[in-house]
Amino acid sequence: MTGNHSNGTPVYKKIQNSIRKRIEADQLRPGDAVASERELAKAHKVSLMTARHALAGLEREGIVERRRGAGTFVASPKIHFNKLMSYTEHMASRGLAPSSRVLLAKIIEDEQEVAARLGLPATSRMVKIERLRLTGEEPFALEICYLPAAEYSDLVKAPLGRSSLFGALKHEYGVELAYADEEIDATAADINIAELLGLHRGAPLLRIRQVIYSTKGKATIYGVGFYRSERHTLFIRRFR
Amino acid sequence: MTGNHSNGTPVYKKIQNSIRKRIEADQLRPGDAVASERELAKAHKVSLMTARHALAGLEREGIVERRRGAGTFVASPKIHFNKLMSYTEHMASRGLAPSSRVLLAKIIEDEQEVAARLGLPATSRMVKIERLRLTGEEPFALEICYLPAAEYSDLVKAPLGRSSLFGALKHEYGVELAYADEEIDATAADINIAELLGLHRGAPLLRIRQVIYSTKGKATIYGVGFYRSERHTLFIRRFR
DNA sequence: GAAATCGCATGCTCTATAGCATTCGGAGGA
DNA sequence: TCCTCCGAATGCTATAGAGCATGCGATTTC
Repeated sequence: MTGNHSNGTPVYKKIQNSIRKRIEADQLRPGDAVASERELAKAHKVSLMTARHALAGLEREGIVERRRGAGTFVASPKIHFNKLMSYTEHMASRGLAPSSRVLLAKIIEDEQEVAARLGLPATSRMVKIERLRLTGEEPFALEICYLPAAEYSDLVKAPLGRSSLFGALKHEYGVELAYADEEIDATAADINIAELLGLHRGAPLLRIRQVIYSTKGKATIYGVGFYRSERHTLFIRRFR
Repeated sequence: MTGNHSNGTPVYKKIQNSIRKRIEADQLRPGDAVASERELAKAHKVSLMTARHALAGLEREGIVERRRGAGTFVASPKIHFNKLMSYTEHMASRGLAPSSRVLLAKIIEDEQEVAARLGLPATSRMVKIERLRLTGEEPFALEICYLPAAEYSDLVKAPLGRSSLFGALKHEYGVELAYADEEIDATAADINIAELLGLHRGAPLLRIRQVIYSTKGKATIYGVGFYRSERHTLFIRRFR
C-alpha cells in the first residue's frame, strides 16, 4: 500500500484535521466522545492502526484524551500545550491584533556564546534581529534572535515589521521549523529593557532562551525573549 | 497474539529500557547510531511495528533522534525535557543533597480558587502543605500544594520532611502521577517570600502553578511554587 | 433497595507484510 | 579531480487481523 493517496498528505493527518475542524466548529465540545478507533476506521475506510495513529497524535497534542475501556474524548482546551508558535500565530489565536517594531537587523560577528548554541564555529557571522513586540500600543516583550549569516544574510532586508520571521523562513528559504529546546527562568529588567517595555528597573521578567530546530534537525535560530510577566504566561504540559 | 509476555511489561517498553540502559552505561554515546528498526525487530524477535513503536517513544522523550534515510541516533542529553519530577528525584539526578522543611501541613476550608482548579465543589476541605526547599542550607524554593482532604487527610501526619510527597502518594495510597498542566510566569518576591528565601523584596521569581493528574486522569494536586531564579531553570522542548 | 455479575464497547499490544520517500556512500564517467 | 547517478539502508505510511485489559452500564441476585 502506497501510504498516502491523492495529494501528498498522509491519511492519518487528514483524519486528524477532520477531527480538529469539527472541534473548532464547535460540533464537538470538551467532554464529548470522539468516534472510537473502530468507528473512525470504518468511516474513513482505513485500517485500525491508521485510525489509532491519528488519535494518538491528537492525544499527544492535548486535544483529546483517551481512556481505555471508556473512549476518546475532547479535552478541555486549557490552551495549546507545548506548541511552538510564532508571535503572529500566537496573537492571532487569541484574537489580539499583533504588531512588532524592528529595533535592529544586521550582520554581527564574534558572538561566541551564540555561535556555540547553534553549533557553529566561534567566529561565524550571524544575522541579529531585535524586535519589540506590541499589542496595540503596549509593548510586552523584547525578542532577540540570531541566525547563521551564511544562509540567511538577506533577512536583514526582509520586512519583519509586517510579516513574521517564521513565514519568511518558510516562503523565502523553504525551511520549516519543528521544535525548540528552551531554558526558562526569571530575571529583573535592566535599565534598557525597562525603558523599552515601559517598566521600572528591576521589574520581574520571564526570560526564554531557545534553540529552534528545522524539520531537518538543524539548529536554525537562537533566540532570547524577555516577557512582561503580567502579560505573558507560558502553558505547558509535563509528563512523568 | 497476547500483546505482552512473561511478566506484565509490554515488549516495546522492554526494548526501550534495554536501549536506555545501554545509553546510561555509556555503551551508546550521543551521536552514535542506535540499531535500526529492522535490526531491532530481528534482535528482539518482534515485528517491525513493535520496534518502531519503541523507537518512536524514545524519540518523544528526546532520548534519540530519528532521521529518515539516515537512521536513529542517540540525542545529546540536554537534560530531560518535559519531565514531571518530584523535588527529590530532581535533586538526586543532579547529585545534589536535597532537603526540605515543612512550614505548614493542615486541613483548610474555603479556598474556592484552588477547589475549582481541582474540579471540586467550592467549599471542599483540602490538605494544604507548605514546604521550603533547600540545597544544603540554602533555600531556593517555596512550594505550596493542595490535595482533596476527603481522600488524603492523613497526609498532614506524614513525615514529608524526609520522604517525598510523590512517594507517599504512591506507597500509602497507590496513586501514581502521570502529567501536569502548568502555568509559568515571573513575579516579584513579596516580603514574606523574600524573607523565607533569603532575598530582598522585589527579587524576580519563577512562579509555576500546576495541576497534577494521576494515571487515572484525576486532578490530584494543585501546587504553586516560587523559585529563586538564579538557582532554577526550567528546560522544556516545544513542538510545532 | 443494594450488591454482585456479566458482557459489550473501547483502547492497547502485537504480528506479518507491502510499498514509498529520503539519505548517503560508492562506482563510474567526464 | 570532480561530478553524477544508482542502489542499499533506513525511516514512514498503511493494510488486515488477533487477543488482551479495562471501564461502564444493564442485569441479575440477594
